[in-house]
Amino acid sequence: MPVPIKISEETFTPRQQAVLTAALDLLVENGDGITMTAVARRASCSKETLYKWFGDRDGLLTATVQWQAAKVRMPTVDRSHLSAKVLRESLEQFARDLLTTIIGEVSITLNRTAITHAAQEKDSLGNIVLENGPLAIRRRLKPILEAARDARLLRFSASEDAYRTFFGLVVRDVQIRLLLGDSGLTQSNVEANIEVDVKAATDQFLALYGAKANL
Amino acid sequence: MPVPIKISEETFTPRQQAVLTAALDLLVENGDGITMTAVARRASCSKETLYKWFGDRDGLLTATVQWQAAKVRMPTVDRSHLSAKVLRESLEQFARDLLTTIIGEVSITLNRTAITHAAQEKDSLGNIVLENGPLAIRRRLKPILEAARDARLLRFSASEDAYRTFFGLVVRDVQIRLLLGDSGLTQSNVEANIEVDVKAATDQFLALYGAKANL
DNA sequence: CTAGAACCGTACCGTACGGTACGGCTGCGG
DNA sequence: CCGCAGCCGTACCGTACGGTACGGTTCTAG
Repeated sequence: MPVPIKISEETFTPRQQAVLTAALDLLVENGDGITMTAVARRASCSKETLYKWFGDRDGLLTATVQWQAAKVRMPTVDRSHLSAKVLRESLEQFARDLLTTIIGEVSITLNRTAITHAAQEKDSLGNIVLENGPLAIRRRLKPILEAARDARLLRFSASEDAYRTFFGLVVRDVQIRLLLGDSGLTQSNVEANIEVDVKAATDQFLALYGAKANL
Repeated sequence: MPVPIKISEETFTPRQQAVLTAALDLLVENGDGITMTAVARRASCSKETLYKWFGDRDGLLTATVQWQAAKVRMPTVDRSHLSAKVLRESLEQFARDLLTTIIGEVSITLNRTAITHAAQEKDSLGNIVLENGPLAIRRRLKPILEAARDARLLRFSASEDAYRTFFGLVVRDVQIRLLLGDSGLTQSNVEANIEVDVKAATDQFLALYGAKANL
């Protein structure tokens, strides 16, 4: 529980959302080159308005990241009907959503932007991305894992360790390679193997933490 | 085998290495803010010399990253005496080196710099970091895994999958969280748990891929 | 001792970009 | 119809920084 993060929706007006969309598009296209003038031109608004609405460049960037990051959806699982089958399907759904998200251009752009930002003693963007990415997964996954343990479907001492193992098995080196622009790892390249990887990661996780044969 | 990468040592003179050291220090301290003037002042050299030696800002950055990244050492394992015990120790050594590297400030800075760079359609830095990081690990680890399979110590169909699983089990979410500047994950914080994590990752990997009880 | 190469320090130039100011257009309350 | 608020477009300002030019100093070769 490090720093209190502004998670609230902030309720942007439609016009403001159009501006943020323009900013995000530019971010995805031109990398971090994004200038205020470019955003203003793309969004057909004046720079004065940008500054009025978002304060400064950082404010615009923060609003963009925050607004977009909050869109990442996360599967919800009914913890009351946990069976081996339901557990497996839930885990697969988490893995699928996680993989699908991190290989998306938007996610890559957001992570790159936040990391660039973090390289300049500013960690606000990093915290927003973390909060809506890994930490959101953790919040959603942990209760399920613990419910599964209570139902004698999983066996572990610390749910934190189980969560992190799951994360590692799913993500592997995919995210860092995409962030670094690995030429041998295109988005479509990974996309084609999602289902295989999802299955493999789930199998491995259950092999490590399953209380019995959970096929 | 995407793009031919300049891996050669490039043989920098001591004076040039002093300049690169200064550049790296500034990179670690000030994040990506690094200006040519700042490097020149820190290294007590003239900007003219910087441009003469490294061409432009990108050249200096590239030289710095390349020179530093090449320093990452990687354990060498004698493949001829592979036993269960030697295999385990080798894996633990790989895991330890990998973890120790990625949590270091230098590694974080290099990765951040390369990612920032990759966000601007320049992927040269990213390739250098990849080549000396994940891909170097892979080159070193794969032969060992395959030797272990030949020795009936491990069981897998594709060494690529085994390597990536190992990577995931070791790194988990540590690297991305550090890159994003997670306030709840300090370097010393992680450092204290390296041995535990190394042990856990190795145990898990052997549990998944070991041909028998490999304790 | 001299010539020249290498290099330091500093001044300088051009430009890109963050941020501000302002004139003009549109729409709405009175 | 008037006035005002909000916003667009553009022009403008200040500065930071990449890159160049140049005079002065040290070192080396002959």
